[in-house]
Amino acid sequence: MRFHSPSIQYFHAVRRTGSIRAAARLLNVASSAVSRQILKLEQEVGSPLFERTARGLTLTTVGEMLARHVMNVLQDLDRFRSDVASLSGAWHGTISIACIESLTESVLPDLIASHRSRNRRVSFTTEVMGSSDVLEALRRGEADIGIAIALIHPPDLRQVALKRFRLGALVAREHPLARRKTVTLEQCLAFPIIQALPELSIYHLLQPLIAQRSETPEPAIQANSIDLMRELAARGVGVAFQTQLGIIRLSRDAQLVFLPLDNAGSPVWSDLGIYVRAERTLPAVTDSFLQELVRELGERERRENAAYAQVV
Amino acid sequence: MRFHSPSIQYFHAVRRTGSIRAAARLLNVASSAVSRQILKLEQEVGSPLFERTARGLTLTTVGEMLARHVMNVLQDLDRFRSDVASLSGAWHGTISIACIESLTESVLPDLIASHRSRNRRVSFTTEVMGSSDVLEALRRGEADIGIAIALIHPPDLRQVALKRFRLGALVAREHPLARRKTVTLEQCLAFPIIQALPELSIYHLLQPLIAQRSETPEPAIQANSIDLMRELAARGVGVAFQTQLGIIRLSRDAQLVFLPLDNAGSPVWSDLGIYVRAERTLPAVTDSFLQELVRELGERERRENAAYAQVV
DNA sequence: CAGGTTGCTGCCGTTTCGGCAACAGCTATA
DNA sequence: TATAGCTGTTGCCGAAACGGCAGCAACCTG
Repeated sequence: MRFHSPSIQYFHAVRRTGSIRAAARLLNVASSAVSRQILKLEQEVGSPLFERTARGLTLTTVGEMLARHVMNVLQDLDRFRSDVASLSGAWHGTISIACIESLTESVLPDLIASHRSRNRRVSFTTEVMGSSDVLEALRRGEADIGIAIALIHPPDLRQVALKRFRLGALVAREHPLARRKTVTLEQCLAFPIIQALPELSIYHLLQPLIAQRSETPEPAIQANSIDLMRELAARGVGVAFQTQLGIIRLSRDAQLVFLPLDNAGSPVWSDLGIYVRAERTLPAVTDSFLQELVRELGERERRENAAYAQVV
Repeated sequence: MRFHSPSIQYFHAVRRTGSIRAAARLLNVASSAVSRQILKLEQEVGSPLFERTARGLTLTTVGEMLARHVMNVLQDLDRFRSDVASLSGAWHGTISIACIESLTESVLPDLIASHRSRNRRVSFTTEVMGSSDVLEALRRGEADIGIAIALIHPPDLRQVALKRFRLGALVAREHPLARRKTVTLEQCLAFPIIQALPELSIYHLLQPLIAQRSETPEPAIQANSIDLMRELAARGVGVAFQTQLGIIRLSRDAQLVFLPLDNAGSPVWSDLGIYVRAERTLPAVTDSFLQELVRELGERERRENAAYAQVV
């Protein structure tokens, strides 16, 4: 099922690899063939699509426009293929998800396992990365569904849903703060803290609050792994900060205690956005999984916020 | 700039014409070439795309899926072309509008004239039709922007905006009702009425109200032209019913009087929806005109409803 | 300067595409 | 019922497009 011009696919490969010869290797054709297709394309568009450097090729403005079109075409072709296949029953395909680390502990494995138990034909590709990388992966067409901290609203992506979870401190059971119901940032800063590096979204959520204070605390540890921060907190090294979402099971094990954070009397929220490329229609199977994801996150948002409403 | 497989374009032509030979004539190629491309396409998809009858070809289910994909591809190609051309400055293109008759009296000519005075390069194609035909024209890709009475919300179209205007009675200046500020349906039915045929959306707005009454009135005249109904009302033949939107200038000429309709004490609304094909990104130029249209209609909605709020 | 990379271009065999003419199947009309 | 006109399909063949090979100049790297 390859009824689109080779030039389309060649252009796409060249754009991704940034090199004609690399694209040729990827496509298992001669580099001359790729080169000619690109030249023909540029002639038809009437404008150069790449800037040639000694190192390879870079997109021009027109090239980026064409890249957008080509991505729309190829993604919609994917959707068509998937929908046709699911019509004939013998479906097999892949749902590709890019998300931040908070989801890996419970939300995503639960959902995928549940979906797989109902439909073995659908396979999944999940990649964990930072929030801005999630959005970039969607733009590049490397992921179908993206879950990231919602800081700014990107215009080329569609925000399918926005769920807010409380940000809180994570301490070991023996920690002096562990008996409290909620904590303030000031109370936490009296102890060694495990700070997130700027590549984690938590950094950008907490930094404005910390910057308001006159004295900036010296962090005991800086890390870029949610999991590592969690394990460090469990060993009593210090106070970690996390979204409430990622630590459900751990707090059930009572190794760790999650303390919702209060700032000037009001909760600190972490907004989780679910994103999809705007100029795109998802395959029916992917869309139904997306609906499940939104529903599940909505359910957890409701449940967890209700639980802490009781506490407060 | 034709970098898509001929099979794509051939399929599109065959779908539109419903015949291979007609498509061949349209494309200026031999019918055998078209036939072969369709056969090749069916082989690649692995399923027949058309049902062959002696009269021509009809889409199968898979064929309709491919038609959707092909339309997405071609419309997005259009957008790409338009955006590239507008980048280089020398732009010329067409904005295609399908709308109901109510718009032709003032809204659309004003907007198009205003837009043309600012940008001569953009040309327009406007086609007047019934509400359901407007939606169908969008689905078939024959129009970029559609304006229709919003009765049901079609899932494959995106409702860009929804504006509500008052439905009212239209009578000559000498008509006994002409001195009233508002009228009820009962008051109108005491006189000969000019009734819309089912192909006009007004019929579907008024029919439920009329059906509630025990005695169904005998209409003096039935018509399917907004303009004709307006002229008849001006000649004192009877009471016509129209959306307030279409008759601004006429009521200024004081040939006709527009009387907002009240039903059981509350106004009768006519919802005007602006539609675009959902699986599509509009060219920048088309999109900017769409924004103007939405703003203009919003302005009229605000102004007219405010005017009649004073009256009531 | 040498060895690697890059994109580009004749040359040539293979594949694909399109046009012509003929075929079978169907419908409408006389 | 026969005929004329329409439909899509299929050999045949020339033309165009495509892809592979080898060699070119230009550039970066060590």
